[in-house]
Amino acid sequence: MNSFNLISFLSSNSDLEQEFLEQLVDKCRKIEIKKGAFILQEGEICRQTLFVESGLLRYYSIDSKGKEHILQFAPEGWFVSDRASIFFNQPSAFFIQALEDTTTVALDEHFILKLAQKDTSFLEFNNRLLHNHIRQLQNRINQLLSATAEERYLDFIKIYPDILLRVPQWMVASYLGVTPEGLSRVRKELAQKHSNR
Amino acid sequence: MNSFNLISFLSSNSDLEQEFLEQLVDKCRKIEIKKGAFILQEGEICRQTLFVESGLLRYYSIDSKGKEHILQFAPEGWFVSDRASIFFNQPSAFFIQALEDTTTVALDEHFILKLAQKDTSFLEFNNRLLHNHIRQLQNRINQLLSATAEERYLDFIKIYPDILLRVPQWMVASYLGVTPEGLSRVRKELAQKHSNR
DNA sequence: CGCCGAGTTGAACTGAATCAAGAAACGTGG
DNA sequence: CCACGTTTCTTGATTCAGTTCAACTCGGCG
Repeated sequence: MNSFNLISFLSSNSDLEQEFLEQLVDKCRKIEIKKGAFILQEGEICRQTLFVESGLLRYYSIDSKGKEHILQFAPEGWFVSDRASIFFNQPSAFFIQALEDTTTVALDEHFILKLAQKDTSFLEFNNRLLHNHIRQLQNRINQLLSATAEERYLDFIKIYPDILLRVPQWMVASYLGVTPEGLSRVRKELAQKHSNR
Repeated sequence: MNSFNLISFLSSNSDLEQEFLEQLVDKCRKIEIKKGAFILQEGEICRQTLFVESGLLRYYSIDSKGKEHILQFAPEGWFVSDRASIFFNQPSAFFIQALEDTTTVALDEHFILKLAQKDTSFLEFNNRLLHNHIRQLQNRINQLLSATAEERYLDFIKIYPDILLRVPQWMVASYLGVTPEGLSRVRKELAQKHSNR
């Protein structure tokens, strides 16, 4: 089974010292989340950023008509949190739920800020995370504005082929911004095109 | 005419010292952009973040079918840049163009990073900008996933009433992700509802 | 004056949603 | 290990929001 370790992730994605990292991770809580359980619910203030070591989380909202909209999937090696809620200390509009039994490391913001002030290379690393997040969000907006359901689906399977196999199809639909029926039809059409070769 | 000054903006939105700020702004270039001119074009690497002192910029992309999609308007007091392009040193997929004669202050990334490392309260300020940006992007995605054209328009006029008056209507449509005709009809229906009271 | 970009309106069209029903897959308890 | 209910996925029929295309108006501006 897939599993990522925060220390090895950090040491291969930053210039931080091994020793430093071990101290860092010692101070963080591990949180185990059972399939179906929530670590954040609408209205709560988000208190930490989670690094997923194994398992899978979803980050989503529920709109005024009761429909769910998945903003992000977080499999092994990913971070999730409502950064806005954490930073501005405001109630979140989102849910974070485990889609599989999940092991995470929780980093609280206070701690991150303190670290960023002390350690330049941690600041640099944290900045990379933030910018990467911004890049993703920006791309997503661009895609929602310009691409059809089919194009969005093709992008999805290119970028997250593994997730496709791990979540029910209606959640992929919810991520893409189409109905389950809609996605089913998109897939059908693609299968037909595919066989015409 | 509306006009924002970077120093006064910073001194009212951060804990930075007046003296420090003046030194800071001295080192930044002022860039004047004539109406219609570009400060960033697709394929270029974005080199700086712009603070708009007066005027108005748009940040947009052009998709494979040749359609424009406006991701952001930047009036006085706002920052614009392709943060991903700056940070990761990658070609941008976006354009930044002046919709009015515009005066900006250009902050280059290297400079910002250096400052954030030295000065804790600048780091804090920069962090607030990044998180605010993330919040906006996230809200936008959420809205695109859940709201109808009419709802998006109503949100828009609530949040950016001034911009509505300063840009052609087809640009608002482009921001909302509808066609100019589509927006025209939304407005018509709203006007009718409104008169039925 | 005549042109041109912006906005509006109508008619036809289309991608995707909705509603409803059935088939397949899944999980849980007996 | 089977039986049952529940969830997921598919398919069809219908509806609807929003697009496309085309024609027309209006207001500014050379």
